[in-house]
Amino acid sequence: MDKKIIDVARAAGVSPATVSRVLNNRELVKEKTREKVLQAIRDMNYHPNAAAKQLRSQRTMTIGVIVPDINVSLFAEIIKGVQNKAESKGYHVIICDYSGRKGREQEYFALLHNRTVDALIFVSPEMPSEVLAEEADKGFTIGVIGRQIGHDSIPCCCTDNVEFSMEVVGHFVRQGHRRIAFISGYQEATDAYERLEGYMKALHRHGLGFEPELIEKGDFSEESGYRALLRLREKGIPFTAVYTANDEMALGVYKACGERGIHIPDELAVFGVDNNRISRYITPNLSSVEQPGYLMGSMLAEKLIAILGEDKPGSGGMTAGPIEVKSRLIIRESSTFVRPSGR
Amino acid sequence: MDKKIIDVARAAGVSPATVSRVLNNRELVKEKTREKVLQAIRDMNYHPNAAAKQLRSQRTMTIGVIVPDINVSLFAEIIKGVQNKAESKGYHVIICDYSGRKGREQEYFALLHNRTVDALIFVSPEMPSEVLAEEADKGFTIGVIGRQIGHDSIPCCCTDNVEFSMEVVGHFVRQGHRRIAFISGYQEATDAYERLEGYMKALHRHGLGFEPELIEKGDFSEESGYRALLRLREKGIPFTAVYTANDEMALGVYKACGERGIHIPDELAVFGVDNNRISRYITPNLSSVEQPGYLMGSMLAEKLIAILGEDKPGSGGMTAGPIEVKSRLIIRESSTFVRPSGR
DNA sequence: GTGAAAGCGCTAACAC
DNA sequence: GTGTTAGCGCTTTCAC
Repeated sequence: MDKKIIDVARAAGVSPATVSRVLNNRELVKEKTREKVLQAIRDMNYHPNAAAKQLRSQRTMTIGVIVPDINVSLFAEIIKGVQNKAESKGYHVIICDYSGRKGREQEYFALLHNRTVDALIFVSPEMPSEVLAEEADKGFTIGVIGRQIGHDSIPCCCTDNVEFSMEVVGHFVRQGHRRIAFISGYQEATDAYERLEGYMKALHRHGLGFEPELIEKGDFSEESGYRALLRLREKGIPFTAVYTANDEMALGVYKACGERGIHIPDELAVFGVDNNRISRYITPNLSSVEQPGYLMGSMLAEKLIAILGEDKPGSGGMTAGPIEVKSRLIIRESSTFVRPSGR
Repeated sequence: MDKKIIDVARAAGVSPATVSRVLNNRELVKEKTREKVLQAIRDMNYHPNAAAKQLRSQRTMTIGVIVPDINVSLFAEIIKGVQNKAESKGYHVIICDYSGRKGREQEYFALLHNRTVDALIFVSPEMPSEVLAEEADKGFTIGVIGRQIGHDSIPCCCTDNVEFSMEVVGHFVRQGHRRIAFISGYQEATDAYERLEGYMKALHRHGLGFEPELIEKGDFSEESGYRALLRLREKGIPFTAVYTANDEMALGVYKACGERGIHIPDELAVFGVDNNRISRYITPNLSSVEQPGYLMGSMLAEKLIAILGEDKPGSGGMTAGPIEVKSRLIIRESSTFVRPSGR
């Protein structure tokens, strides 16, 4: 079978303990000894057995990330951020995609209970906050992206949903819009809620009355955006701009407008969120809010790794204030009037 | 600390060995005993320690997947396919994205040597075949997606690149095209090579002469497609259709055509590969070849798990013939003439 | 059908 | 600075 630490020890003429010390750059080992050991390791192409190491040290040096769908750009970026930071600190990353399988996310807690991972990052809006809090109380290290959990030992990383939503509405207002519709995401998602909040706050700030008829519920899917826009139109009330809680729903709006012959942005201005890559290629280009996924992943991973590095992980130590990252509006054709000159 | 198997054993009034047998549905355990044990497990919310299990059983029940970029739809789909199959067989999946870091993929072999994974799937075109073969010879279980390695114990899963490329050219010919250009991917990728091969074979079959001037090299990036099209134009030779080895490069072609005022598909027909989601949204819609990523991931994972299940993994047992999956042409606007009626 | 006991390969006290 | 040794929690012969 494979070489073990004792083999290296014998080859280098030292004890296994010394080899272990060299492997983990522990304490002081005489330079000469260290080199002998390193040479032996190289000579026999030795690789320490991860399972044994984990069993003994009670740490897996692995972080799990639970996402709804890795084939969604924002989630992929978050994962990359986590992965990059984790790797730089000597951690591995296990990704769990629970696509479609309702309730399935919770099964992934098993990873934590099995001690397969040292920490778990949830990017899943569906996971109930109480369940997360409960697990954190048991002493497990958990982090969340995309919403805030009111719990001391659960670090969260979110974007400034309220902020940028207000900016989107402000942008519309500057373009001369007064009647601005909103298509929301599903209720459970804090993101969706906060974007609605920003929308309403902005209306107030700009002295525009809030009209419930201008708000329609969606569920972040293209299809739901399509249907929401049709419902808005059926009401017969006027509106010249629509803010959708994500780009997918904006694509649905495009589809509806295409079918109904509504011209974007002249007849209807559109603004989405996520800066999906499609935004740049669709005609007219879709204005959107860029979400710093990579940054969020990276920052949260850093925070979690810091927590894991504490003496008493979970109890005491640093508290986990929410990390809020700034988003950026990307203004494209869909939200700017393009009146042909000479009209 | 956590509960251990001995705690469950005591609670159920049996030995740890029996608990272990129940946990792994081994041999016959008396129904009554089994239930007592299961009850105890539930009562104390016991979760077996993965590291201990791995150390003892010498298996991690984990498969690694190495991809260039999880934020590319095709790779994400492959991963999902692997993950789904793996999970159904009780395996975990570790994903490694080596984006941008040249040569970095090789470091991931450490996972294999550390016994962190039982098998490793390479979706990385850059990884040299010889290195893969070498590792396989050492007895490691390896699989490859997207190209074939001439090695008995390395299962490969590829699409029918030559086939579908011929179909694309055939489609162009049926549309009346005689001068069809080709923009290839980078040389190292077998995919790119085979697509070129299919293109040439089809030209031959349709009695069209092969003209080297109609072929330009790209590297699968949008930018390279853009430049390749401009180079083709600069030559001053006529062509009415272009087949790009992937959709990204087709997007570059769109950009170049936009700038030069070349109308798609009337003046130039375009066909890509991958069926990137953008294809459906860009104007005009891009014709493309759908690659069954999910299926490839799933099939290869199944094969590898079967190999791992053999008595003597690596030596003897089933041989690893290449698995070829069928792709499907999705014909959209970019490759169909749309002559306004009455012209 | 079930139990006792010997490790899997490593790390971390504790000696020296 | 380095060696000795006792486990980490589980599975797996081998008895019974």
